[in-house]
Amino acid sequence: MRLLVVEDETRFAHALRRGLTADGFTVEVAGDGTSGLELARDGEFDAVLLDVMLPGLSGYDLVRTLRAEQNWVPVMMLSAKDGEHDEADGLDYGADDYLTKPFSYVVLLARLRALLRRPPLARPTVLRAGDVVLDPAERRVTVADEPVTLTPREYGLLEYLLRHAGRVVTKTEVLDHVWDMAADVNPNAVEVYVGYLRRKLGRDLVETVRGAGYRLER
Amino acid sequence: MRLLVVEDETRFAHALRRGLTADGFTVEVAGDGTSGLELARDGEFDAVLLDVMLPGLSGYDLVRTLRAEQNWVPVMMLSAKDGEHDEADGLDYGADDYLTKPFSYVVLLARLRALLRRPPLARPTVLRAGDVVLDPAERRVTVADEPVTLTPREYGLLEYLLRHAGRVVTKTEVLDHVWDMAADVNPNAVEVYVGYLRRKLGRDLVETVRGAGYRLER
DNA sequence: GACCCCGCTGTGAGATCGCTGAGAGCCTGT
DNA sequence: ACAGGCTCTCAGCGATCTCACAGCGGGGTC
Repeated sequence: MRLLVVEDETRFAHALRRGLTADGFTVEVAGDGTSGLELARDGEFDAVLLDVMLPGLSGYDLVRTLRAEQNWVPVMMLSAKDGEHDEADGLDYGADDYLTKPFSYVVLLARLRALLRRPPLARPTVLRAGDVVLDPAERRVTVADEPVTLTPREYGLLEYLLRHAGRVVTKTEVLDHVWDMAADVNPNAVEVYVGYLRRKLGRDLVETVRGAGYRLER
Repeated sequence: MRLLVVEDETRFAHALRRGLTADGFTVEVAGDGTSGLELARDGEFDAVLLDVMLPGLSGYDLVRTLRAEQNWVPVMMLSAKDGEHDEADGLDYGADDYLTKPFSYVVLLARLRALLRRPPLARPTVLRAGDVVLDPAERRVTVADEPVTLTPREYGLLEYLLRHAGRVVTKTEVLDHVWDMAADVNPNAVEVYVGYLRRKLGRDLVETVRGAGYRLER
């Protein structure tokens, strides 16, 4: 089993490596977030132990980036209890488990083995079309990895189009699902918001099918 | 089991509701096509009983719209035998069963139960003729795997021809089904649009049967 | 071969559809 | 009260689509 440890305190990192190696793991250490991300991307590890506080790229950013890239390698986050960050944050950003320093090596080992046993669970999917990525869990949208801010209506429309990517959706259908059911809204509003999305996300994200509706290519 | 009855004759609708309720179903009634569609979309029904002749939106249009939206709720169509429409039409447009008025309540109940027992089948709803493929769910047409863009009228005509592939369809028949019912259109318009289809999809897709109409080889 | 329909197609006028800028109304936070 | 953001309507325009018309050509019949 190959493990990646991303940790900048070298003493701690080496202690971890010594212990885990003795227990039969192959361990690689990265000293900062950026190199940790690169190593993790290679996909050669069965799990990643990840410190939250890191130079370069924080542990949160690292795991979020991995998940955005559809990389579901098991990640255990390690953090000092400093009140700033808490367990929920780590899990929200896509970590699988979370351990607060100080912790005993035995506990770490037990949780790690549990993590590796766990079946690769169905991940909260991100919706994607071309270089546009929408993460419903985080309500976040990026285009070519650049974050984009959308108003609630724009976001709702985009999510609906993404969830029905590949087929044509009519304007009435969109109004029924994205706008409040009872809303008495001019279908032109849909055209207007498609226009907004195109401006923010790219001219040819949404295809117009004249006389029928819109289609977002899968 | 929740049923949706879409029927504009209130006497008939209420008789149906009374009977079905007595037999243990929960019944909701919609009086026109548009509201029927909205209710059916919510996906809270186990089956839909659908009259063909409806104000607002015909039963055919309703079931076609549902299917285009990937909604596979079991649909049983009910229609008066008036010669205008026939069973094949209803089934072509995606209904699961078809009952001609007048029918006995016992028969309805038996067919309905059969419908509900039937496993929710995956629909292979692409229409095909030669190397032309039309996917109603995605509203997409390809010829030899190359996507082709069709105007609404062209698309409607092609869909109709494909759904009646193998037999000759007359121009009046096409006008009645593809053009708006009330439309007062010169039959030459059909010739014009067949011409458009031939240009876009291949010279010999549609066979002309002089004096009778057109046939699309299955 | 001559004739007559019927269907095909190029042309173009009018209708329709979708896109966009402008701005009004509303809500929220300061 | 005010500013700023969000939602949505409206009107104008440009592009596309629809369809009538008329001339042409090919098939069938005599």
